[in-house]
Amino acid sequence: METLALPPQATQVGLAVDVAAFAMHGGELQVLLVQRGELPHARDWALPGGFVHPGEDLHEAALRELRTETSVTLEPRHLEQFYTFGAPGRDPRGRIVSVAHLAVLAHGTVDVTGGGHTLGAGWFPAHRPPALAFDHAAILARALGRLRVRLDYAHLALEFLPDTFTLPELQRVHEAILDRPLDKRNFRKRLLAQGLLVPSGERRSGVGRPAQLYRRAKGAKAAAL
Amino acid sequence: METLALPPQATQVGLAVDVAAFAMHGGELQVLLVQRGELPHARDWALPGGFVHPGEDLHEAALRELRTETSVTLEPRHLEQFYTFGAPGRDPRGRIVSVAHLAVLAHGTVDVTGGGHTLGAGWFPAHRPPALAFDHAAILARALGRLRVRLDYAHLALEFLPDTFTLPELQRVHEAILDRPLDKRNFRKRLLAQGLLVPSGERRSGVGRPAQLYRRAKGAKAAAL
DNA sequence: CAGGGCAAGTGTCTCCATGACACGAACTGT
DNA sequence: ACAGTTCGTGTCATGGAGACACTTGCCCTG
Repeated sequence: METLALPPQATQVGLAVDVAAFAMHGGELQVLLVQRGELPHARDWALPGGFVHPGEDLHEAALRELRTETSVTLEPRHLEQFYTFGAPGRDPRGRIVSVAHLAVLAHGTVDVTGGGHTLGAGWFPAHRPPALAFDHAAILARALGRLRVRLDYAHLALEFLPDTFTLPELQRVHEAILDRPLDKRNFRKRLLAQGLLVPSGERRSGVGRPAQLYRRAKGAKAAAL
Repeated sequence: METLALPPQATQVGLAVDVAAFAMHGGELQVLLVQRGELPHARDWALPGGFVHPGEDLHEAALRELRTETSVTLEPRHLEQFYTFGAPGRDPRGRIVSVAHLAVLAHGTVDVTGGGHTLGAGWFPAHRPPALAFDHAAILARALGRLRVRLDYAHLALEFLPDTFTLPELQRVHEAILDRPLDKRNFRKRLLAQGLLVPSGERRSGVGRPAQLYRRAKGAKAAAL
């Protein structure tokens, strides 16, 4: 291919990624936030994110920001771009366009300590977040909508759980994302009918009758939109 | 708000929009393409698009490019962003990120003559396009997928038609987008059950029995994803 | 070790949406 | 008036979704 200069009318903008990363803790859907250490919006909570490096893919950039800003070392179970926010006034530093990503972290991803330019990181209830910097409240709202759509559609709920899990646990993931209760029998019927789950051993849950453990069937992956 | 400089690590990239604009002509789904007049890819067909101006919203930029590159003066009936393409090597001129948009143009938008830096513009069968510049074949493929999803979901088919239309015409829009035939009786049943269509006068279509004309019901708009 | 507490697990019925399927009705042009 | 062409219509079978209550199995306490 030819090597050519950018034409003069090519507006140069700052290119950023922001990541709405979700996980289940304590039966609730939580979102990962960082406390900003720099202006603008210093000390405010925000979605982890930052500028894309030269030569770096958008996907890679989202992964890197997730890792460096939150000390999350695990690979996210799911990561996809879902919307690009580019309104002229959205960042006081100038024209910055942010490609927003949705991430799902496996169960057990609890310890987050912050890093990079942040003062810290933490989990917050996804449906009732604190005040957020920039337009991150709008980004989070749209991420939740996307998560809900993906639920039925791409079996995303399984990504929130460890390799082996019980049906009531899986049901709680669905309920947390949809933010409404589901009927136990109908839920089991529907999920088992899809043939994605295979039973294994058994386990006790402290109180009550022990629940059957399941594992995801081998040949089970879903298509992207 | 504060006014601050961009931090040094903020990669500057060229910000572009590309538009996959669809319309129905001759019972087929068509996509609007322009013939490039400049390097790279001079004389190749491409989706209309170009660089976002400073201070311009992404949505506005998509509208402007559609108008100036194709002499389409009509407001599109639908315009939404659907994916952002930002792989480092996608444009030989440097790092250029393109926010791809999906547009639906009303029936009757036929005369396109090109403009701006193009050699011309024209309609092409959306499911069998010619070879395209850059990664525009991938953009078009994803646009078609999105169009299919939006069909059931946001009543997008109506936007392809004039204010008043017949049910067979509407069915042809669905068939063109889904690229498969539909059963006439089931289609009518389903669409009329939604209560979005109201009948009006009648009209003859040259040959065959005249078809009932419909208009969209007043209080009918759908939500975005 | 008996009984209470607690969560897991299970089946039926109804309702609605979808898809398969064939013929008569209304108009045009020759 | 006849042929050609397109519009318009109903039934049945099937499958998925949602409402709904009781029994099972384990733990803990007395």
